[in-house]
Amino acid sequence: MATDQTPLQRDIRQTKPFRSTAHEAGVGLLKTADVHERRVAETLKPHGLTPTQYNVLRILRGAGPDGLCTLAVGTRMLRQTPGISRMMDRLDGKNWISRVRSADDRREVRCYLTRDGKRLVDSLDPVVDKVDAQAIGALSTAEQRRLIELLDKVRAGYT
Amino acid sequence: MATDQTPLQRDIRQTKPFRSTAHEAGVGLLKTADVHERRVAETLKPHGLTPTQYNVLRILRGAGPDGLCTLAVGTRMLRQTPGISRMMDRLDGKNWISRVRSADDRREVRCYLTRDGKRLVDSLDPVVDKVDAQAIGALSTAEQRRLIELLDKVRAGYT
DNA sequence: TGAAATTACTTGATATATCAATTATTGTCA
DNA sequence: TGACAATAATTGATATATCAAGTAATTTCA
Repeated sequence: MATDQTPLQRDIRQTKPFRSTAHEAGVGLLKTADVHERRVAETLKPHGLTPTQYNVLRILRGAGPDGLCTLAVGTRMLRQTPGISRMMDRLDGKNWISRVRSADDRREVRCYLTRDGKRLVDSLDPVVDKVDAQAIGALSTAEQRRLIELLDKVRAGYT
Repeated sequence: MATDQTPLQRDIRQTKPFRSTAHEAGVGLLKTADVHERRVAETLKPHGLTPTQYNVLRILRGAGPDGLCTLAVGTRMLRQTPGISRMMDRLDGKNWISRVRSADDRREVRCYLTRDGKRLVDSLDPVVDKVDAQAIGALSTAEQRRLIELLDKVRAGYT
């Protein structure tokens, strides 16, 4: 008789045990992130933007009136996004951002959140907060802190 | 004077504090998963396959000689993959899997790992184990178990 | 039965992701 | 200086992802 499955095994319908605890943690990390990101995506969808687009707009809001140049936005993103230029084209097309070639360094293109863009992100704060609260809210604050700590440690492992 | 940044703020070059602990945990989850998946992708790349493709092959290896039908593979994947049919086309094209329309239920297409496919996944076990060991190995076994538990809890929050 | 719903895919259109190669500009330093 | 390296971004080609619609085979059940 097989021993009880772990919750993760149930979630991915895996019958065989994980090869190691480290492997189970890695798989759990990817699966959980996928579930979470999809929930965020679903929430944003009716508002016409993807999590990546939302991420760019938030970064630009944080940058304030000075804006940020294209690749600098890229380094701040939650997911590495090599197609950042074209993503900016699309956001520009929707009038959520504006861009100007920098005067000091003509290689750079500075990106700014437009008034429309700001209005949009501002309006999304509560709905996104709500997703986080529902998703991560399954954990107590102490558990949330512990999770943050463990994730920090995993990322620190890559140097 | 600003207080010290958290490790996550440094990683995404964010100057402003997170709106809530839950939000920081959500962001940390997505960022860490992205970093981890990219590391896996980088490891698999020289062998000519993506994490998603590797995931399919592993699922089919686990299924054994009975194989699995297309959408059943989909439900077991780490990332939801709506384009599973076309993904199977590509894997079939590389002769890593084979497919036959099921005799019992002619709607189903059963997928099997080929000998070539099996040889490939088998050969990748050690390299993938190594990535997990390096990445997640930054945590002690007890910490890994705790992480798994917290992630389980987050996923359970979505019902 | 047999019509309607369900299931298991498949296909087409479009968006996004990835990588390599190219352009324009600036920095380095012999 | 002036050649060469480095940086910031754009572009083209291709792979993959996403969504909506369509097809064929099975179930359901009045």
